Amino acid sequence: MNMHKKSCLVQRLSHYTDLDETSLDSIARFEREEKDVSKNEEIYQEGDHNIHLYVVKRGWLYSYADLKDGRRQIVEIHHPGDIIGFPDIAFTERTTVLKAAEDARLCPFPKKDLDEVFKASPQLAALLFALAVRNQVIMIDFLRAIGRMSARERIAYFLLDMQARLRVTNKVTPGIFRLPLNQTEISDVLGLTNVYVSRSFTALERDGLISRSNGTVEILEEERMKQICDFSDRHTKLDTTWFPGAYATAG
Amino acid sequence: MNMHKKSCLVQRLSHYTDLDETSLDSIARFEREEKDVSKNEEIYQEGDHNIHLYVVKRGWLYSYADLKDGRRQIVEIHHPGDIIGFPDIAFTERTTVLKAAEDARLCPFPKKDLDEVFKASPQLAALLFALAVRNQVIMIDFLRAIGRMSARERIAYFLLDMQARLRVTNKVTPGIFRLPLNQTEISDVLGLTNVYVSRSFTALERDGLISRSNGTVEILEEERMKQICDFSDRHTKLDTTWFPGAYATAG
DNA sequence: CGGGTCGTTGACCGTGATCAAGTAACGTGG
DNA sequence: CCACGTTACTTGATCACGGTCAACGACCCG
Repeated sequence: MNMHKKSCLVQRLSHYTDLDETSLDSIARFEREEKDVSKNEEIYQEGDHNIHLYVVKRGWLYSYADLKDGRRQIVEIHHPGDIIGFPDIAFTERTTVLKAAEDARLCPFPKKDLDEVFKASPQLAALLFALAVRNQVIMIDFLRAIGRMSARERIAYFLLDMQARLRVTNKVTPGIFRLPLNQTEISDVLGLTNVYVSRSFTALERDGLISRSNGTVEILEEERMKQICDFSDRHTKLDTTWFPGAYATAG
Repeated sequence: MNMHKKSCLVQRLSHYTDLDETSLDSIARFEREEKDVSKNEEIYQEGDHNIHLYVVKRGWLYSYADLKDGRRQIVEIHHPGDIIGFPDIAFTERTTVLKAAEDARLCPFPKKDLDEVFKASPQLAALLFALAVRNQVIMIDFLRAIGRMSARERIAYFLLDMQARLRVTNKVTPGIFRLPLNQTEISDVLGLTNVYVSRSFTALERDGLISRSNGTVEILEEERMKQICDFSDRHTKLDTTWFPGAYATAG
């Protein structure tokens, strides 16, 4: 009852720059419609015609890519406040499958709405651009993890990354967070198997770096964890000095 | 003597949409300055202050990320016509190292130039945005390869990807191209070792899928290669129908 | 109580890493 | 012109990380 005066998208975007009126109007348009999806539902498939983007209001979702023989790779995890679908706007068809990791609520909006943003709201355009390219850096980090880290290091990396993401919107209890993904899903994120995810989790727990209970994880030794996987947080800071208009925090 | 009436950046960007005058002016500003770099030179380091982007005029380069213990992951390979540095514009510091794989020529331009683009040239802004998010899809494919493919499949994927990239600008002899990277570098792209890259290359050659001589590779059996790694080309087509203005090829 | 999902643990195996030696191509200086 | 160093690629032997297969227990829900 007390929330919703500020949507989580506005909240997220305001974190990076002061939004002008035009920007706020555009964002409001993004969130006109709402759609509930239930756990394990697949919202779209690879190859589907691609006309909408989605704002996540509630729940975790993820995007994955399949190989023919059943192997799959989860390539992005979507949290409340995320916009889903940017990677695909350059194409007419979906390149991944979007699946709900738990019950969730989405706001679909047509990608054609973006042309208005580019014409009328350079500030928001620049911000979305910045977020899109920031995502690329996040994927670069991720690639480094998958390509060059051991199983143990990957798990550490994964947990720290989830934590850093969640910290942007929720200022909840530090170090502890809900993880609504099963180990098979985590293995598909990290390029491992569910069995080895289990073993690595157990090992990290045995060494006192983390602890688990139910669907939540607590990071006990953040510094040691960061050392393990050479982690750097890409989520909290954003350089907005090059943004057009008077809204840049040019300091 | 005969080229340079159209820069390779204009050539590349024109491939996707008809550029208006404002866009062409902006692009011209990107290419005012030139700088030659020699093989193995590192143009910037991780952590360097980050004020420029670069247009590649000539030669191959790559961006890599290090782990403390010397392991490294090459995260992007840059060809003539590419713009280098978009991922970093959301940050004040470099997140990767840029290194020249061979002698090359770059056009540095300040990222502050982008604000003009967002204010005055919505078309170019949209195109750059589209290319940035397209890059994300390319990285998703890549992630799938690193995370879930065998060494043999990864090599196949890598060669097809290089070929698809080069085809956008150069319409040269199909199936054959120069590959100015050594096997250690390729191993750092694919998350393997130089030894196993050598073995996999030899195996592909033995099976008649490719052939090599000097620094060039020929893809003999493109279809079988594509099957091996479930390849799809992300480089030739781009959806521009949502672009602002009358320039969209809305067909 | 019975079926389903999920995590854990054990035994075994294979892909690809590691270590090391050898070869070929190339440029340099004697 | 040949000795020499360097770099790149290849090939062999061995090893280990993580995959595979399978069984089992915990929990949940009908």
